Amino acid sequence: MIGDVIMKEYNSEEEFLKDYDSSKFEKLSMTTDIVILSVSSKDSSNYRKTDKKMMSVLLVKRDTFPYKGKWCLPGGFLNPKEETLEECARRILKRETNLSNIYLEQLYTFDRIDRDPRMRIVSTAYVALIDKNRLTDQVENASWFDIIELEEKNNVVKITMTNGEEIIDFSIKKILREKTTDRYDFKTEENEKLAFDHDLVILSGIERIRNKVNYTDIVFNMMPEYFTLGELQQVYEVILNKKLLDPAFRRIIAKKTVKTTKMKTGEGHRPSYLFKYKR
Amino acid sequence: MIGDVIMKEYNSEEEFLKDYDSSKFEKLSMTTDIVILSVSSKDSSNYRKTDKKMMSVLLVKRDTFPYKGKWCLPGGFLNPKEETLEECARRILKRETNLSNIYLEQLYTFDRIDRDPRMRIVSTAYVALIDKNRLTDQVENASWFDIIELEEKNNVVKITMTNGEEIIDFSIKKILREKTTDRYDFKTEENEKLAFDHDLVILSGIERIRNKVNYTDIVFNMMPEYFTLGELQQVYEVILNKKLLDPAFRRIIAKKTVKTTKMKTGEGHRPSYLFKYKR
DNA sequence: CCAATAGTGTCTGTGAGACAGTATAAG
DNA sequence: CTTATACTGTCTCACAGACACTATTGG
Repeated sequence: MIGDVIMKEYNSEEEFLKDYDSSKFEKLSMTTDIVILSVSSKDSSNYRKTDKKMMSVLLVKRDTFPYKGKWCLPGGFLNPKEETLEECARRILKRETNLSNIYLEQLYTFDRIDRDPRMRIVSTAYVALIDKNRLTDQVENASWFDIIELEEKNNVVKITMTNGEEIIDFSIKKILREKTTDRYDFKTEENEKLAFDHDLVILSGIERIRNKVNYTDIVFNMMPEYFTLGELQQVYEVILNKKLLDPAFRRIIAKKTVKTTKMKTGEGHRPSYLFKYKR
Repeated sequence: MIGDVIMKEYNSEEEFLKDYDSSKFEKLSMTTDIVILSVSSKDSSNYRKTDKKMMSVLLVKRDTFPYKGKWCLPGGFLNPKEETLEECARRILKRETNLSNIYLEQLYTFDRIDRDPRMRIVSTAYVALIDKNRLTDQVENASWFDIIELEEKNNVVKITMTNGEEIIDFSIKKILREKTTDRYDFKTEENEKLAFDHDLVILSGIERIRNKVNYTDIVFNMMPEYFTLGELQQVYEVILNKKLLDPAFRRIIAKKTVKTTKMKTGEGHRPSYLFKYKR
């Protein structure tokens, strides 16, 4: 431990701190990157069919080196004098979405030595969940990418997303960690469009949400105040990447929702009741 | 974002990197702290009774300021030029236990601004699980503390631990986070003996293991090669902090264990078969 | 024999999976 | 009437919780 090299004897903590030379320690920069997730729907051509739901991620186009022209997660440097990592993340969230009061959780600290070509930068990633309906302003350079494909085969995950103009696809190999049966190291197999290690960060974020969706109430952070159970079920299905059975879903979700008297009509089929989240 | 102040136009990434002045960014120091958990047993006075099992944490007595004389988790500064946080953690683990090949997982990044009185230090904490039987050498200044009491009442957790000579006890308040039903901020209520925010780190580590114990195989990292089902059940009980029913436990654990022909005898009661972990 | 743990049999209730069926809007 | 979704009833099976029971050792 570098701190151990200090030999001089001090009699009080104050005395020690006064004499403390913090430059003895090698320092580095930290950033936060945020996986901002939401749910979009793609209009169906058939007037009867409901819109197809997809998860979407907010990305920013880089206009400076390194990785100029590539897409990356919203993020920024930590100001060590003034803010915590979470405050830093909320500052960036505010900048990118103009919203406060957003669900935010620390995801993981990414620290591969060569993850940034400039210098050693350690990044603590966060996941944020928002309901897209709350968004008003469009931030420059930022764009929502809908995840149109997410496939896992032989421990290789392939993700394809698009903002309507551009397509980003990448694949990541999941390597089982030693001494575990359920933890994986992620390794990029293909990634042409995303800067840094943000492909790995995005996958970590999606998996975190997927793992928590069944035993927490996080989905409701992505829902508007009133929603139908069909819509809610679709969000679960998109996150879990599989179909659910209606009766089972309704049984489980009944504890977490309240039926209102409002209805959603004009959909070309039987109208449905609107529900609210019940804590 | 501090990086945005760079105005000069570059035509290639190489050119940019060459000119890049990393001192523009405010830097800070990082450390890793490791919650090394294991299971101890306290000899029973009654020859018939089995030894009582407890979780234990490895702590180090600080011999320099700050917090001179207090106990803290094994940890150390990250060398930003040469190592990742996990490599740093393994280096410290090796130093403190003289073991490699230990179960290690990233826990959380702690970054309260005033968590270290010297300067801004962000610490990424790890949890390590070991089987105490693998330990041979005794490291100076380090000591195992058995958790003799862990009680949660009205969202206040009280933990008491001892190394046989000294008693450390502290209490932490769990405050429900906004927009969640299951996530808490930890706040120290009482803590006289532990340095930094290591009381919070220890509780986070214990809760992480508790949350994972039912859907992963992590316990086996704390077990010797051969063990009885009674011993294994006690370890689960200690981690979950509650009694389990024998038949139910045996049903579930049967999938993860193999019965051997070996037996454990001389215990003052019916001998039991020894089992091994089955992946 | 006693005390303590090892280990098993079985009933019951809960709840998810599965499938079939009824209800109701727009066009 | 058709099509699509909304919503419900009910059977089955897996499995955890609970309790009672037998087995086996050292002293």
